[in-house]
This record gives sequence, C-alpha cells and structure tokens, in this order.
Amino acid sequence: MATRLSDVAARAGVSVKTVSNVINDYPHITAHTRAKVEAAIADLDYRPNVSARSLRKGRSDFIALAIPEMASAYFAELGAAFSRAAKRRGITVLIEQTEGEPAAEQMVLDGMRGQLIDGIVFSPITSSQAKISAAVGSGKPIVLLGERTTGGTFDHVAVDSVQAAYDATTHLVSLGRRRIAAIGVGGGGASGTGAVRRRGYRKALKAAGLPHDPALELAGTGYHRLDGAASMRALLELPEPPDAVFCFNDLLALGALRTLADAGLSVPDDVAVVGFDDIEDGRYHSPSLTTISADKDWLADQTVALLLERIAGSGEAARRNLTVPYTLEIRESTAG
Amino acid sequence: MATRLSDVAARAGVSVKTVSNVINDYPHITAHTRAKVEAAIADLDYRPNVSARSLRKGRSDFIALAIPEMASAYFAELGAAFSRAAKRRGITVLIEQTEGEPAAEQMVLDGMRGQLIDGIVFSPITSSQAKISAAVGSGKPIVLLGERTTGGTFDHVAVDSVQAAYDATTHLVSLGRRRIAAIGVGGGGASGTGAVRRRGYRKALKAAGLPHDPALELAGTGYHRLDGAASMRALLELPEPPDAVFCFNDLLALGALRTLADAGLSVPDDVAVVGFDDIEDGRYHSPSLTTISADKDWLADQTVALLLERIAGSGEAARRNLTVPYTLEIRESTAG
DNA sequence: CTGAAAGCGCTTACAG
DNA sequence: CTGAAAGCGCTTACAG
Repeated sequence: MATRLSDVAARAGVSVKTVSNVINDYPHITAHTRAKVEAAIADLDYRPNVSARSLRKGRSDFIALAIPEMASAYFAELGAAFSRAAKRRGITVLIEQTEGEPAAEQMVLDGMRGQLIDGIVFSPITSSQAKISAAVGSGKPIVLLGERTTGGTFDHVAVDSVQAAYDATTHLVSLGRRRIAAIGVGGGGASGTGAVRRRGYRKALKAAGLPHDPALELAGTGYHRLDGAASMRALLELPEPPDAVFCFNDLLALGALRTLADAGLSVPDDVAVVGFDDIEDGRYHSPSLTTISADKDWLADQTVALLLERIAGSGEAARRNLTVPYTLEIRESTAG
Repeated sequence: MATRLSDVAARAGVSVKTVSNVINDYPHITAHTRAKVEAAIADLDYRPNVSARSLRKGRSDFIALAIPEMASAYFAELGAAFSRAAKRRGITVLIEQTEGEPAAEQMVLDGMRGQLIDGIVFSPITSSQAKISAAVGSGKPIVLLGERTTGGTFDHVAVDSVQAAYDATTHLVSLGRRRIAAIGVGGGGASGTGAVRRRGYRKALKAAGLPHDPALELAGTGYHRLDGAASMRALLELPEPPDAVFCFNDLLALGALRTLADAGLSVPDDVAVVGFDDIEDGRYHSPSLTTISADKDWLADQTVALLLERIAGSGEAARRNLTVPYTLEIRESTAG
C-alpha cells in the first residue's frame, strides 16, 4: 500500500541498492543518479519505513530518557534540552515518566521498548545502583543522571552537588546569616540528593565556624512546592527561627517563599532563600530566586554524546563520570 | 544474538504460533501451555522485538504528540497527561517539540517517523488548517488541539475559548471593575488563540454595557512571562490604567503580576488579574492566580481515545469536535 | 491447538 | 555503479 523502496527504484530506473545508497548518503553516486532518485522520491512522496530499517540494522536512532515526572519544571526543561540535543544529532528521544514508581523504573531497566531504543538515559529515584546493575537485562547502554553514589558501575552525569550546596550555603554565610536552615535533606530517594546536598551544607557551616543545629534540617516528604511550604511553616514555629534557608531545589524554595509571604516576613531582610535548579519560575518570581544554575543544555548535549559513543560500541572504554558546570545565580531572594 | 520468539518456542516445546498467541493474549490456550511458555519467556529473559512486530502488523502502538514547547508549564503538564493516558491504553506517546517553527511543523505533517507512529495529536502554531490539509501526506489519523477555526476538516479537541474568555471577563465585571484590559490578543499564531479569546472578552464587555477601549487590548509578541510583564508595563503607562486584566494564559498573567508587584500595586485591590490554563505555578503564586482551568486529564484521555478509534479504522465516521470542560478557579488575584 | 511458510520493507554482503 | 537474494523477528493465513 505505502510506497516502498522498490517502487522508487522502479520509477527512477535504478536498483534498490542505489536508492538505499542515496537515502543513506553513501558515496560513489553520480549527481545524475542522485537527482533521478530524488525526483522519484519526491514524485512518489516516499518515506522510508523506520521499523523495517530498525529491524534490519539493529539500530533505531531512538534513545529513551527516563525521568520521574515531566510536568515538574526542572525535568520539563531537561526533557526539552534532551529533545533538542538529540535532534541536533539526528536521533529521537522518547521520554518515559516513571513517576518515581519502582515498577515503572523496573520496566525501564528491563529494556522496555523491546529492542526499539538504542540506549537509555535514566534518572533513578527508587532504584539503587545495585538494583540497576542486577536488572539491566536489555544489554543496552545506559547513562545515569543525578547524584553520584559511590561504587557506581555506570556512566554517570551529574552536578557536583556537594560543592554546589557548599557554595550556596557559603553565600548565605557571607551575607552575615547565622541560623541557616536546610530544606529537603530527606529527599531524592535512593539517588540521595538530600544526603549529598546536606553534606555540602554541613561542610559550609563547619568551615564558617557555625554550629550545626539538627532542628534546622527539614526532611519533608517530597521536592515540591507544598513540601517547601510545610517545611518553612515548621521552621517559623521554632523558638529561634532561621534567618536564611537553603532549599535543595527551586520548587521547595518557591513553596518556602509562599509561606514567608503569607507570614508577612520580608525576603531577604528577615529570611534569605536559596534554591537549586534554576527553573524559569524562580527567575520571574517576586522576589526572584537565588539558585544553583547547572547548564541543562550542556548536560543534555554531553549526555547524548556519551550515550551515542557507547551505542557506537566503545564498550571496552572505562566508565565515565561527567560533571556538569554550574554557577550560583544571585538574585533578589538573597540580595534585596 | 538476542533471544527470539523461536528460541522461546523451542525451549517451551511449542510452536512459534503458540508463543505468539500467549504474548498477544489470544484465546484458546490451555493454562498448562500458557504456563510452559511463560516459564520459557522468563528463563530466556525474552522480550519481543517491537520493530519486527510493527513492521509486520503495520501498527506500532506509538502516537506522536506535537506541541510547540515542552518546557512551558502548560504543555509540560499536557505532555504528562498524554503520557499517562497513553500508558493506560497500552500505547506510547512520542513528544515532538516544534518550537512553533514552520519547518518542524511541516516535518510533523509530512508523516515524520516514517510509518513508525500510528497517529498524531497536533497542536499547531504556524500551520493553518489549509496547510495541514494539503500536507497530510502520511495518511495517518490526526487530531488537532487548540482553538477551533471554522471549516476545519479534522477531528478537533479544544476548550470553548470564547465562552471561557467570556466567563473570565464577566467575573471581573462582577467585581465592579470597569476598565478591564486584555493581554495576548495577538498571540497563538494561526491557531488563533488571541483572536478567539478576544471575541469572548469583547462579548462580555458588551453584555455588561462597558465601552470597548482598543488601548486596553495588548498584543505582545508571545505567550510568556516576559510578554506579560512588558504588556502590563505598557498598560500602567496609560493615562487611565486598567483596574483589571484578563491575560490569555497563565504565563502572561504571572509576568503581569511581576510588573504589578514591582510597581508597588496591590492585587487585586488596585488591579485584579485573571489567567488561562491553570498551571501549577499560578496555584502557588502569591497572590494565587484566578484562572480558567480546563481538565487536562480529560483532554488527554478523550483525545487519545478518539485517535485510537481513528487508527482502528472508523475512517468513514464524521469528523468530531470535542469540547473540554473547564471551570473558573477563583483565587487571590481577584478575591483578595 | 501444531507446523511449515510467506511476507512486512528495509540493508547488505555477494557476484558481476 | 547494478541485480538478485538473504535475512532482521515478528504475525498470520493455511492446512492439518
């Protein structure tokens, strides 16, 4: 029914091999032949069947990006960046929402899409490295996103969260703040975002000679606005509330800002606030949000490049860790 | 290399047909046979090759969702809803970012993914209905999202924007506002969001016996926070600034709120603000944003259902228009 | 239920 | 460059 390669060949008066050569940009084709084939393709409105190509070649030029949720600003922006990065390289990214559910993450690891995808970029929440190692049944290359846990056996791309958290906290110290709270110390699941960023936070306090008060470390249940708002409320009820808060992502910070606004407190005068992620909402919020800004386009581009390298087959090469560059963006929430 | 259907058949001691029957849940298989086959599948860690299946069946169980940008909150939330709706029906959605570029939209229409996808949900920006009609070369079913332009020949899912805009404006009228501005009248490209919502806006003014002041209709260049902020600044410079603003999406409204905050004006006392889309940022903003809230899950679910119906082949059935239910969510930006 | 076989539309050695 | 053919891994009539 649909026009096939052989139809094009017939119309152009060449062999299927020649048509295939033209489509795949192989050399040794005269301009004349190429023109004939291209005319036939245009005439017949022919488009190659990617299922057939993929079946034959064992490659689909599809990669999967498995993230917890795509509606959440950070991951939405990340997904967009991956989508663009993949397109630049002529491949397509398939976005999988795991919703942080173990079953969905397991499906990803089980090599979902039965051979359709060439490789996976995976941002795990509930799956530990060990679980991932055990479960990679697909044999497909996989690159992990997110906090780097020790002893990982996979390629990995991440921000140096300890250093970034250190920088964020030190910035608050430099403003003269002395009771600096942390929100989100329990979050991030097995990927350990909470634990890793807390390490940097504590390190900065110690370096500044500030006491470490466990009452100022809030775990919360998630990494969304509601969690940040609730944690901030809890902090305000303390006998000695904080004069600054480092939130482990921007959504937590935006929630905290909401609580502070409702309480009639001034930011940054009463409480300074720093986030992490640099999502668009924070940039335009009033007050705008000081935050750790990792380069999402760099991240996406390098990750795709690394994955494609693995797909191409440098399987023997050693595991690679990429560290994403970041900056501390100082805005109104810490700088009046 | 990878285990094949025939490997499973060999191990289970049955025919490939039987294995295929088990995998595809066909009837007439004894529990005993099924158990044998499933054991073999588990033993061999077999997963069907979807390229082969897709090539053979002419169906992939993939649909595409083509949207202007996935990082923008509304579309991110919509993408997430489609992703869930598709998963519930056992299919996968491939999200394409057109970035509102004609070339990218054309690629979508050209039946991108060469036969891989079974159908398309398309939210056009630059492509007119006529262009779409002319370009649907893929022969794949297509469902359009967004404002309904007259004379469309495609299945279409949309909010009744005229009525929603009417409701939003009437709500501002009911608060006693008399100089009600509109931001975003020029947006939405060929899909006509700006024009359609302006119709409802004007209708409401007329119904309320209010004069229609062209100076209060702001076009702007896009539908983002920056555009809303700029338009609001222009409105505040008017000799008679407005006492209320209806923004044609939430991002515009959030930008407008930022300008109002910077200007030291009180919302809603000085200026009441209404948005459109009900994105999460608006719900948690301070003040929280009154907005038109369409049911995104309903939209996604019904759209996927309609598309699957078309794919299944009820081609002769008449074109369908689905109207997405919505509510006006009254929050702080209009109700102090 | 089984078994043998065709065919979906490509790519790719192979012989020329 | 061409032409004829095999084969990627499925599904699906077909005959039993």
